[in-house]
Amino acid sequence: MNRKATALDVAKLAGVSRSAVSLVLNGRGDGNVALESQQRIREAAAALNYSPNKIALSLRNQQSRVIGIVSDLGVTSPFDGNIIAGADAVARSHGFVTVVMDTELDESRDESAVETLLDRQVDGLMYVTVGLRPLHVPPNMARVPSILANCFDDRPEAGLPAVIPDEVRGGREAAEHVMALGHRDIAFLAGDSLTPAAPRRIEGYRDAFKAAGLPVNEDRVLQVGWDIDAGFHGAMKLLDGVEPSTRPTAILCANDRLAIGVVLACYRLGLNVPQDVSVMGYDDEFRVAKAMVPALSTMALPLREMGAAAMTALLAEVEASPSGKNDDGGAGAGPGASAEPATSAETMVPCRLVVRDSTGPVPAGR
Amino acid sequence: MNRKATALDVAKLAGVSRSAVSLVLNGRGDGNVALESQQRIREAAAALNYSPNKIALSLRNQQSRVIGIVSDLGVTSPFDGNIIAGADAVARSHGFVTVVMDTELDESRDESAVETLLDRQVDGLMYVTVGLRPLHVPPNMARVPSILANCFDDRPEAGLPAVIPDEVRGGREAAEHVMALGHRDIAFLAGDSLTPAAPRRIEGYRDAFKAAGLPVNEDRVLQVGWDIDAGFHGAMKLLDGVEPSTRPTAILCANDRLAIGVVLACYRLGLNVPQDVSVMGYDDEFRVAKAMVPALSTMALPLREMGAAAMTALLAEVEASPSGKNDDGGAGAGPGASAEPATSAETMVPCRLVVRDSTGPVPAGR
DNA sequence: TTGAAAGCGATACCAC
DNA sequence: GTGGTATCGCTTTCAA
Repeated sequence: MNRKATALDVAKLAGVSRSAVSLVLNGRGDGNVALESQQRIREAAAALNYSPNKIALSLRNQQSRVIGIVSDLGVTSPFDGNIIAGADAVARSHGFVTVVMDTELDESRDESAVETLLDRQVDGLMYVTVGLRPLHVPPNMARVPSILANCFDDRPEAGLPAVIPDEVRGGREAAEHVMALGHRDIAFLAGDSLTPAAPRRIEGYRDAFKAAGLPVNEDRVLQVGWDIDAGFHGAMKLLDGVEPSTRPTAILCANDRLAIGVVLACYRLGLNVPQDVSVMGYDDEFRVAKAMVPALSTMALPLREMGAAAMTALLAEVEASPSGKNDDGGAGAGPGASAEPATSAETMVPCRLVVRDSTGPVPAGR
Repeated sequence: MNRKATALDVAKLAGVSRSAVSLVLNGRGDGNVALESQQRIREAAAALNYSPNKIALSLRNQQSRVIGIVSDLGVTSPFDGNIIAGADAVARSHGFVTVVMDTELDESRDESAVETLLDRQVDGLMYVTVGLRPLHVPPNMARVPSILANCFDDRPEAGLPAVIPDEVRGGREAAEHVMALGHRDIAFLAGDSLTPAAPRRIEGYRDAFKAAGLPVNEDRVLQVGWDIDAGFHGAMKLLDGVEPSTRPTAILCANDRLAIGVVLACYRLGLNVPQDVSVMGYDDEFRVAKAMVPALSTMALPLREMGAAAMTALLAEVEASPSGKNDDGGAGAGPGASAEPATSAETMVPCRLVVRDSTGPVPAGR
């Protein structure tokens, strides 16, 4: 029905050669092509609704303007999802397109995902994970400019650049927030230590106590899991059947779902939030934290910003990369020419405290 | 550092011509190439870690083996996300790759998303939406085989094929589930009517009453919104301060988040779920429904299946499409050759009842 | 059985 | 100022 117009069609219609079309449409027309021809070419292109075939362009230019993203649980989780959205927006604004391969948490698919992407000649690669975690980077990622988002290379050095949230600081600032409200008996409900996010947030929590000159009561730190039910049962352990005078006045949760469980438990026990106990989440999950009753105070994970930052850094490297221009010099790869700066930096991006209605002043007498 | 090996490199190493390499590696070697050469070629390919350049292949074969997905809120929501995941799995198993462009609910980006994808020479297009809704299909989608997932063409006929959930039946079966438990006074908490999902589910709810020969009490149907707080306030309206004997014994929610709000409200009022009131969700949202306390009975939206079904149908059309083989016959497009069957069918896929702990027998005396 | 050559669509160099 | 032509990597036909 509609074979797309090619540069040749445009040339024919305008009565010029393909080269002229190419020149004009790429802005290199002035001084090379007669103005009258330029006009005709532009009209022809418009008439034919011409746009260059990106595949041919990719082959010719030896760059696809595609960034491959491998994510461990991307499309189905709002976490990875937001990182990817942030990354994609930046990519798009640079005329790149992203293609994401989801491994659905199956590490054995890492290599083949990267391989598939590489086969498609992606110009760069990003690895993004749902939760912060060390990553055994698929070795073939090194073949193009690459970056890690929300994860970091598990080898000691020589790692890929990584963009990760400052979890320690996030944990500390969460604790400081409730401390500022007068709380002293503060519990911390974390997920398992499969991800370093939990220990790091706990570390921040400890830091806050240390900075305040207060001791940490180890009984107050519970690693329970990441879901609503874990929060519920954790809170029950902390609150059910214990004297009002000896129960924690604030409960910090390592994510918003845990916080839902905690609030559920409080209500079940006839306790009000935040009057009887303050509850804090983490993540500022979309449509959750803000919509809770009461709306959750939380530590927002800067997911989009992380994605954007990672993509910005990656694109900078891609665009500086040698394959941008055609490299003459035969096949032999001289190790002399250094193009990529040895950036093995970890970029920390801060979390953002969001105060809503689930945290309040410490109850009188505590 | 490492220019990828090309077929020519393999040919050189094996001491044969490019053509031979191509033949052998595509399984057309037997009967064309000496067995000994075949052996050498395979070894050379392995040694060089050769894999064909997909870009060149795309150009040559006039098909990219890329399916473009435009989603209205894809990567950040678990809803679209699961549809996409299901679709992607099928695509991958056919040697296709998907690239998704997210419009983030900005309809004005539809056209340009499709345009971008088309420029990249995608072989097919899928449009997926977070919630069921009529869609003003971007006209240029018609240029390649296309399909709709979770949405449908808003023009009367001649529409694209669509795969949508059977919401009416879902609503009906949800109601039937609690009716089977003895409930008669059943409320329905729905979101707004911006999506036809709400009215359709309500329609199913009415159908169930009609089938049971029971009247629908219109006061029991509340359109409140889609979030936790909406569920909370809706439930409060239904339950707070009303006689135990006149309050609904079951509350059906149009999604799981609403159900969270309802349970929160119940607990707040000292009511138990499901002993005092049964609560049902919809969607079976991952890490939510199952992890709630109590675990939510819900109507699972078959997101992955929808994505898979849509992609399967799409791929069938793509692979039957003329561009699969190179069409000789010059440039003129004869309108005679019909390839695509006039499928403007809407495929309905059923939802799945998941019974957990939030629904139970009607309280004694009701 | 093998190799040479023609495209796929676009760009850029280089003679005219 | 212009148009021919090599090239990117691959497949496929045709001739030797």
